[in-house]
Amino acid sequence: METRTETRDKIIQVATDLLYRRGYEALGVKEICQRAGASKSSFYHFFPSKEDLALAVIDGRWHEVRGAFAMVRAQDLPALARLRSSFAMMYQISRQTHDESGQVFGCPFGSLGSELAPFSPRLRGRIAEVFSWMEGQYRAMLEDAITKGELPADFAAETAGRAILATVQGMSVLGKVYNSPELLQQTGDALLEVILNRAA
Amino acid sequence: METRTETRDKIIQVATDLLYRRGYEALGVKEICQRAGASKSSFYHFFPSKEDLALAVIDGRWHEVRGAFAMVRAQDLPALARLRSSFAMMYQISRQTHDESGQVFGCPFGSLGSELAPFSPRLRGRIAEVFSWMEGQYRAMLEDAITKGELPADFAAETAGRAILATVQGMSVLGKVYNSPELLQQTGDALLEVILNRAA
DNA sequence: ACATAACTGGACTAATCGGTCCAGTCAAGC
DNA sequence: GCTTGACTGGACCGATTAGTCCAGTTATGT
Repeated sequence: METRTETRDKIIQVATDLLYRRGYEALGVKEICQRAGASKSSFYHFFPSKEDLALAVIDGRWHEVRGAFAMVRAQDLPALARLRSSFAMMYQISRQTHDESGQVFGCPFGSLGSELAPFSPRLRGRIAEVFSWMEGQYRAMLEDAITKGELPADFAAETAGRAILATVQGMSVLGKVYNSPELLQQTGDALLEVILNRAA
Repeated sequence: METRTETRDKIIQVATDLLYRRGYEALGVKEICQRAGASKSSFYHFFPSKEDLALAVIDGRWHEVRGAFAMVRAQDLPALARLRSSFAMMYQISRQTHDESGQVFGCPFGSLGSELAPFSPRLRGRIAEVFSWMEGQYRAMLEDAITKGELPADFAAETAGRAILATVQGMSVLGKVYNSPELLQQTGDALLEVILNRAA
């Protein structure tokens, strides 16, 4: 029943990339339209406002990330190895964007959330939902590990899940500010191992 | 020999607050001038550009933070207690801004860095310097603790110093996005204790 | 008293911002 | 064939953006 959402999809696709690289305020609707080959009327036909576009972008990213987590959790590996492989995926993305454009951009949710939290309750709220869901994903991975005996039975999976999300955000900020994928990786690995209680 | 730097100081003071609360792009030079009671000619007399003002703001913040760290490290407390008290200071600030304005704003360096890293090499570089210095501060605190026997002699202070900075940035992003000073504190404490190897 | 430099009020620019409006084109349903 | 609603090109809006310019004021050093 999907009619002509082609233009809408193209706008979201372009905006996803541009929002990641430039942030919200530094990005104009005009440029999004130009790169998407759409006119402003089309833009405002599909999205009531720039803010709503950002919301749609976040939802789209979230959908992608759901898929990525599902794939990671379906891997035939020990539970903790799956967790580490989710980190490895982030390192790879970070390295790739750095190779392509000379810059590390960190976590798209964290970057947008950090910029927009103070003045867009809607976007802040949505990103908070994503964060909450991510915590749950990490916690579930840790509980898998507990079930398989890879972690002690009294391991505090909930606290650790949140700590892992904080680690991801922290390493993203460091990677972005130092502009170093390697440092992002080192920081992430070090903290992850400490959380899993295998201090170097 | 200081002449009339009063206006300049006022601009920096106002901009420090506004940059923290609103970020870089969402903040206009006009508003800074109005709130500082200065005219645009004054602004551009003292600062070649908005970017240079941001640089001055960062330097000013850094100067303040230097003082704060010096005070913390001068406290007559066990070394690790001093480290924890530096975290407590951040919790207090986070709670205070939340009480005053209903919003957690996280770390000023991290927020600015995250927003500006992709398109202002100068600001990114300066914030990277600040980060590097902070790592050093944390490492020094940890080395104090090692010297005093509060940490084992083989404790990896350098890696842990960076991990602590990452923790600070991670908890700041979570606190900002969840808009919760309590969650910021819980996350920070949990991660700090894990790093110090007293896992809950 | 005078020169020099520091500083400022206010008008100004060119560009851009998010967003609107309308006259249309187009494809589908009847 | 006709209507309806989804969609679009392009002109347009008022507001705002960072930054400029200059004439004038104020302070400083001699």
